[in-house]
Amino acid sequence: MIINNLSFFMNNFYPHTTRILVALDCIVFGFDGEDLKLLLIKRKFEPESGKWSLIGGFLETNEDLDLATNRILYDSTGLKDIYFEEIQTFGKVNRDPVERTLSICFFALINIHAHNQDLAKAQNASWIGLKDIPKLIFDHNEMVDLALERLRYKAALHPIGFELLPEKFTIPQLQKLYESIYDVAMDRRNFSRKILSTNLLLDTGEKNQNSPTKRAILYTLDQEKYQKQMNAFHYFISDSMR
Amino acid sequence: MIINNLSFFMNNFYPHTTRILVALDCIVFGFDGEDLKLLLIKRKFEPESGKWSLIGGFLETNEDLDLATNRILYDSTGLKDIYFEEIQTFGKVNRDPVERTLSICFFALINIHAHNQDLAKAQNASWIGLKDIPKLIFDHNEMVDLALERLRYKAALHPIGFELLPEKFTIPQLQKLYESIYDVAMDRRNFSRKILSTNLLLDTGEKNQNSPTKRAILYTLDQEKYQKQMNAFHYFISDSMR
DNA sequence: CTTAAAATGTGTTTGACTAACACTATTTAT
DNA sequence: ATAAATAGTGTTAGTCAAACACATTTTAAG
Repeated sequence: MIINNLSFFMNNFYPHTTRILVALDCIVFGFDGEDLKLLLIKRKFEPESGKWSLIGGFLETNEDLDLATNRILYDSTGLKDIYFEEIQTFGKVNRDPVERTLSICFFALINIHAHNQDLAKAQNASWIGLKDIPKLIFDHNEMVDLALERLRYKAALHPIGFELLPEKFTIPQLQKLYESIYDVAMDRRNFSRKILSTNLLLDTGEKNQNSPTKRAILYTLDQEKYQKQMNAFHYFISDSMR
Repeated sequence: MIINNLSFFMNNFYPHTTRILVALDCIVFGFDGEDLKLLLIKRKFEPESGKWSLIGGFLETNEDLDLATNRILYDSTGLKDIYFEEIQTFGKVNRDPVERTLSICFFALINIHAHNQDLAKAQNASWIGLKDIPKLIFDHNEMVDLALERLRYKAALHPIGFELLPEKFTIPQLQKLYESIYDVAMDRRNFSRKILSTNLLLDTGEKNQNSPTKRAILYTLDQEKYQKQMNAFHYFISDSMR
């Protein structure tokens, strides 16, 4: 049926000449227990070879968009099933001086310790703290700013912060994460209550043996509730803190 | 300096063969005082000529992305400075059966009465209520679903609803708008207080002479505060209503 | 001309939640 | 043995939202 309707176009193209190179650039956020960091690479090809850049790649002819994103994330972190979100497509005519290139821009969240460090070396990649972000190529700094804004927005309302933590984590660890995302100090007692009231945490019965007093309870995420409540509002961070 | 660095690439291209046609598709939401509607067109070219479709066009070689969006919106509504937001880029390989086409998808908000109706006729365009949306070409229904979700999300937290109303409007009109966006009934008295507490409205001193009792106060938006508070949270709609 | 109905603005009360701060218990280090 | 650090639980006052009552103005019906 569809094929029949399209007989005129079979093996044909739109009478339109503008076809454009499409890149994907990804802001990979990671948390190491202390600071929120970004995975950046020293670019290995011209132009701007040797300069700092986001992780990225080109969209291939026969590759779905989400497949390309997963490929780029896998190649740079060695991880599959990474949480990511599209941010915006950057499309200024001269954003890439070589030729016009659209960039579809994403951010991703991973637990730094789960990431393959050998791969980082091979790829010339480093984890850089938010306060030490260097000058990046093209409009990549603008992308980072937007990604951080989007992460702060989203994490204030939805429980995506968990994506940055190991499978088992304590509430104080989660608080440290939130404090580093927003660069604020939060009340330990109120934070704990707010998190527990979401009912998203499952007590593992274990305590964190690495912490100084070994008192903190290790929780895991209730994956089922988490998936269901991805779009529910939670207000982890008050407006004034953002 | 930049030119010097790039001497190798001057008048050159990336050694990469995949260049892709890029479309822009826009979900134009409008409000006529009663219902939330969508501006849809009967497509005039193959494939799928005569079928219902979103408003859209192709990105041109020397056209910034936001310029292209403004062009498409102007051509289909006759309005400039329309509020719009990027939603997502749709990139399945076979989403367009003619040739691979990325679609950068936006939603826009306009006041139906300000829109040029002659243009709508010329473009084969119609305003269609949310409950009467027909089968659209390609993945356009999916885009509409996503746009509505995004509008509902955004309008629950931020004062973008005003973009759909005329310059002077009453609080009951605003309530009708919110009720049609979320398809719920809301308490008139609590809604009024919530809106007034934002301090975004300016009393014009006039009353709506078209309403049955001529009692409703006409307000305008405090543009300065509105621009400043675009990112502040307001909670116009409770979680359970979304 | 009177009265009812609809529209719209203002007021009140109750319960839930948030921010701020106190207290308690456990482990390590001195 | 005692202090310091960590982390869990408790309390209280203030704010805000949901539910509902009441008052005012205009039009419509009789």
